[in-house]
Amino acid sequence: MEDASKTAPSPPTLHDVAREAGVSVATASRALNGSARNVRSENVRRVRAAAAKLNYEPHLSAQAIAKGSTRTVALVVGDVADPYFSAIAAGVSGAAEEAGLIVTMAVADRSPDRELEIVRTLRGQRPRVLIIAGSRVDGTDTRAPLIEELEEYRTTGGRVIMISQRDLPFATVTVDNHGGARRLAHALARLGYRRYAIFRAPERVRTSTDRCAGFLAGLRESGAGGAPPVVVEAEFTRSGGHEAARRLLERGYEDVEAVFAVNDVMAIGAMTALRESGVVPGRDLAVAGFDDIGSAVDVVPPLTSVAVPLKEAGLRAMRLALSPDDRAAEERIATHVVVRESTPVLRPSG
Amino acid sequence: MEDASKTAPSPPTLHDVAREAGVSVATASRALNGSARNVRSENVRRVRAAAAKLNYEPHLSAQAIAKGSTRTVALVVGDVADPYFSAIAAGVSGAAEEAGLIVTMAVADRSPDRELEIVRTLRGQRPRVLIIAGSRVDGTDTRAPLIEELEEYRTTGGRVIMISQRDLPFATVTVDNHGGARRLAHALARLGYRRYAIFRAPERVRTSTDRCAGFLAGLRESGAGGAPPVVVEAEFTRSGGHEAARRLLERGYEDVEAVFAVNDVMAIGAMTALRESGVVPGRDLAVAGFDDIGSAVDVVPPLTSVAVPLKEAGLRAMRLALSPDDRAAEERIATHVVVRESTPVLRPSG
DNA sequence: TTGAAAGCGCTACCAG
DNA sequence: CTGGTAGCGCTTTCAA
Repeated sequence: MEDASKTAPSPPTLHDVAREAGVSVATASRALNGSARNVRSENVRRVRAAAAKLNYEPHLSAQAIAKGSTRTVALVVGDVADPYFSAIAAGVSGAAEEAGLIVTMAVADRSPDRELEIVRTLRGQRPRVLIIAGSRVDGTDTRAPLIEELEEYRTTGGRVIMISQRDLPFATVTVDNHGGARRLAHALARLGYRRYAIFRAPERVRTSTDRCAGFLAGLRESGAGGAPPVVVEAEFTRSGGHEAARRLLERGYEDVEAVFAVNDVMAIGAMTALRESGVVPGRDLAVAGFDDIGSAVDVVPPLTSVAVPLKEAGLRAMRLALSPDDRAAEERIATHVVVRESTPVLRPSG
Repeated sequence: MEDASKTAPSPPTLHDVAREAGVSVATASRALNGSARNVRSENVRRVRAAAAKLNYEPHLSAQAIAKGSTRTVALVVGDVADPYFSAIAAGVSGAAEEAGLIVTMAVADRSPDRELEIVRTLRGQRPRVLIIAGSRVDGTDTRAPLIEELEEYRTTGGRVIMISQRDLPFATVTVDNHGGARRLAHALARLGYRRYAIFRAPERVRTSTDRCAGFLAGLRESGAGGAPPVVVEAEFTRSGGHEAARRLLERGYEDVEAVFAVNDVMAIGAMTALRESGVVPGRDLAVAGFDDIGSAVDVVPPLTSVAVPLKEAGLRAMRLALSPDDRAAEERIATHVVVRESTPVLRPSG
């Protein structure tokens, strides 16, 4: 008769399965997981049957501690609700599940301090892989401690992968922000635009800064000797873009033909703000963004942007992590310009 | 002299910390985590210092197995890249981090089979809480096994929370789909609309079906004796909406004044499809959606929708999970109609 | 207030 | 091929 204890029953253990199957735990373990082949097939059957009957599920923590390694990949994102990050998360999660890994996700709220804190506690999980997605931010005092933390993690067998820019000495999936913005500038110049406004995030947000620099470089190369662009600084979010547009309208936009917002959510927020003030995007003022998020084709007019295969970036990050190659590799994600109606031909090219 | 072993160094353990601090592991454990107060403060200091010096981070798996419980909450979503789910994920993750819990995320690809499989393997993590977000799907043969799996999980101390509709015997955060759609129908009727098309997902997707039913009920109550709505069935995604609109156009839409799409991504996809065919949404054909996702205000015309506080749903789910109350509670998330320009006044009300 | 030691569930080594 | 058993890193009695 079973000991009908009154305490909360606990899930069946390998012992239970072994007993049920009439074999030792060792055999049960081998049959279910370990080096499978060294078990008489009869016993494999019995163990499997017992496991199924008891609805046994191995205790991952126990396995982790016994084997000395987990099957976990930890993902740090700036903000899940932002399509930029959720696309990356989708890629990572897809590749991870394919590889039989479990994803744990932490949200850093775009704060470098929070990011550091998260990385620290994440180490407690002893994840196989640690993927950090999110723009590097210059001039914070968390840079050094973060590097130290990650360095140590790597020393003890972990794999670090960054997604964004190559700023820290770890394997990185970089997005070609500079090149994409540069080519966008060329494309706009070809359409006849000469005078620009740029909606950018604060200087220290690297992604924004890289895109700006690329855009400016592209402008110079196009020989558009026009006045330097009007620069409006705001948050790296939809509402940041909205606000930037309002500020531009306040100032007056007679001297600008096109706005380059450093990401699509800003561009979309800006378009809405323009429209709210009776300025028709694409007709009265051209707008271009960056990222080519899904909704770029659903706004009006459809948004010219620079496509960044974010989901693929997530996939590649996982693949990089799983590759045997140990060193701080760099994997470059190409970007390409997608011209849509938000930047119509302004001056027919000669 | 340290044993400079050649194998990959492993992270410091509690033993290392104890040795460094000159106390026993037991004391070190108590100082760092356990019942803190029974340690001489001098020793607490020493242990803390040692831990900091070694950059010690407790091995969560080891703690889990020693304590017999984890600090993990497992979240199952249909698709992270969909704003519906990423909003929920944001809510869950926010509340979890606040409670010091770690979130592990799995993506079911909207497949009930995958969902079941995930739940099964997730049990191996022994999470404290298991949150399943995603529409219930009728008529699958996974329902019974899913219930069994979850039941067992609960028996062994886990908390199950569903987000969507109350279909399974577990605590649920339900979204008032029926009521919201019903009130949307009232609102549209008040604006003068009489003849509708409905873009819905297949019958078995409960969320879609509930919204349809609510909408139809609202129509009846409004006494709009018009012809029954034209129903177009498509996928529950943006491209489903796009396709539904195309099919409606093919068929001809002279007899419909407004489209109700059962979610915003469908509605937005539909608007784009309409526009691609030269049909101006809001002028030639009104469109309304459901969920009030962020981009509803950024499309043109801004989309009439039913607001569902998804992030809050995630928060509430976590809160429910953490509440002592054990039984299958139900927490209702209210929804409310937001009328925007995609459904302008059609017939001035009398 | 402390330390020794017995586990937690599982794997892997070592004998048979 | 199989079973016994020594850990894995940590918590938690139990005595001291």
